[in-house]
Amino acid sequence: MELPALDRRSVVPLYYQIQRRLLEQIRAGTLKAGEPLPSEQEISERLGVSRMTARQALKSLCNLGVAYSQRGRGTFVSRMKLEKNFRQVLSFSEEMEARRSRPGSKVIAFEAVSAPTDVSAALHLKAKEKVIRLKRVRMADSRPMGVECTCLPLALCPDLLQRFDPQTSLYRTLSERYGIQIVLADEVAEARLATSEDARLLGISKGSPVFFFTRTAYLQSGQPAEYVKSTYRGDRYKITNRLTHQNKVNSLGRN
Amino acid sequence: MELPALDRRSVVPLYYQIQRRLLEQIRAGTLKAGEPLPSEQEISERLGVSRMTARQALKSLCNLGVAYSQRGRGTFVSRMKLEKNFRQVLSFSEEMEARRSRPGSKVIAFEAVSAPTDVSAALHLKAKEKVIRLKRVRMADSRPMGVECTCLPLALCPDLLQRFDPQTSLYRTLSERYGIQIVLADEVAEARLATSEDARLLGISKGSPVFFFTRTAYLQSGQPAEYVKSTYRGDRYKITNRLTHQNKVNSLGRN
DNA sequence: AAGTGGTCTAGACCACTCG
DNA sequence: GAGTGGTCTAGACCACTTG
Repeated sequence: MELPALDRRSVVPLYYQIQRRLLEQIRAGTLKAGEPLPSEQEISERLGVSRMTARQALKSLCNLGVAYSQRGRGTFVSRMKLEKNFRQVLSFSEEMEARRSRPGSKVIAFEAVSAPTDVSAALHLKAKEKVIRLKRVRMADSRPMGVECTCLPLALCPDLLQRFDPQTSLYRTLSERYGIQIVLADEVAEARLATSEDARLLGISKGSPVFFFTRTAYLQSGQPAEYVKSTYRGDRYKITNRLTHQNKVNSLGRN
Repeated sequence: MELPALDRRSVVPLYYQIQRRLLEQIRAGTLKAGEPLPSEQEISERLGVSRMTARQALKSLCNLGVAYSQRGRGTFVSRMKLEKNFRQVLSFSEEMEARRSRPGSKVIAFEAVSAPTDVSAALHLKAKEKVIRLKRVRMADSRPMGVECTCLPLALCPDLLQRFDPQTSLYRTLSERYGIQIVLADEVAEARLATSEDARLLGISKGSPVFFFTRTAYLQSGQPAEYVKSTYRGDRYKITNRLTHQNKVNSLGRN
């Protein structure tokens, strides 16, 4: 296993260069599922880096879920498939892109309103503070997928009503024009039957199964930035999740 | 802010002792949401540890989602609520316990069978390899919540049929008797209408909204250990998720 | 006994943010 | 310019697993 030397003049950190190489070898099949990765010691000697740096590279692979470590034994390639497409904080546009579908929207409402109590509670706003409300039917390849009603604090993006074209990606506009990065969202999903309004907007029968989502999205600081209620067609939508057994904050929680 | 000295003779790692202290202060409100945590430098000097150890403590808080770091600025307490109860890999028993409900089961089937194709595909088994099949109605406080059908490779727990009391927790038995630890699961959820069999077992009307889950659970090595199909009542069950914006393995993925 | 990962030290240089 | 987190080094001791 001959490896080219690391680029020490690069701005790319050494541990990251090492991570990418190992990832390549895993993908190429040189390192197979269940097999041990080179040990910290070995990486350290072969590539001429300190053991801490080698360790950081291996740890980053563990964080990606690509490998796992066992004390006293070694670090091994996970048998898990990589390609799986999990649920992330994605805009509808990004999600459709990932599915290789063409995203679209039909705008039903786009306005500034006083926040109802559930919205102001979720967004930590003062009573009757203004929010921007955007209600859209979301389409994939021109077929209706769901109805989405988004509320954003007006204070966060004061001139959004003027500057945003509601046919385009909201998240992209928030990021490019306001530097707003949503990194995390809490979501509650329920199984329900379509109401007559849902049915009309989505082109399904009343009483069809639907997902009902209530989602609050947060900035890195933990400040809530978006509150969304949406209804998605049960026949065209599935939720895919990867559940982990993270140690709870209450009990353990070591690294 | 007076802190007692660290216990250097303890088996508990220093970084972990520091993490717990900071966590206590966050919980107690001494450190408030949005405020900076002590810097790596400061922790290092005040507690007499190296900067790397201080850093590890802060990083572990970031991994828990309790704090976040900004280069050049500092590490801050997240504004996110801690108490939220997210979806993890939990057995039904653990999940009900977390909800303060009493778990129960009505066993419908408990047997060894040849794996159907979907099961053998999910569990990476050879064609017609044997699995243990356990079908139960799951109850919370004696009320039916869902129907669950679990398949486990027989090779993984050869005498489970004799040793397991299907009224008790399967995960607890797997852990205690076989050392099998499930650390991760991939799950697909669909919104559907109850079939007549679902309706009969769950005490609801045919055509009521239900969640339909297909779940594959994995050991740390990535080896699949369990395949479950289940149907849960839409009126008594919600899915709560925290979605993150993890960098993908394909593109970036730095720490 | 040899090899592994887990923790820890005492330094160092850098890029970044802020006043 | 002072302070911050991000990366990196060259050592060290430990607990654990395996032959």
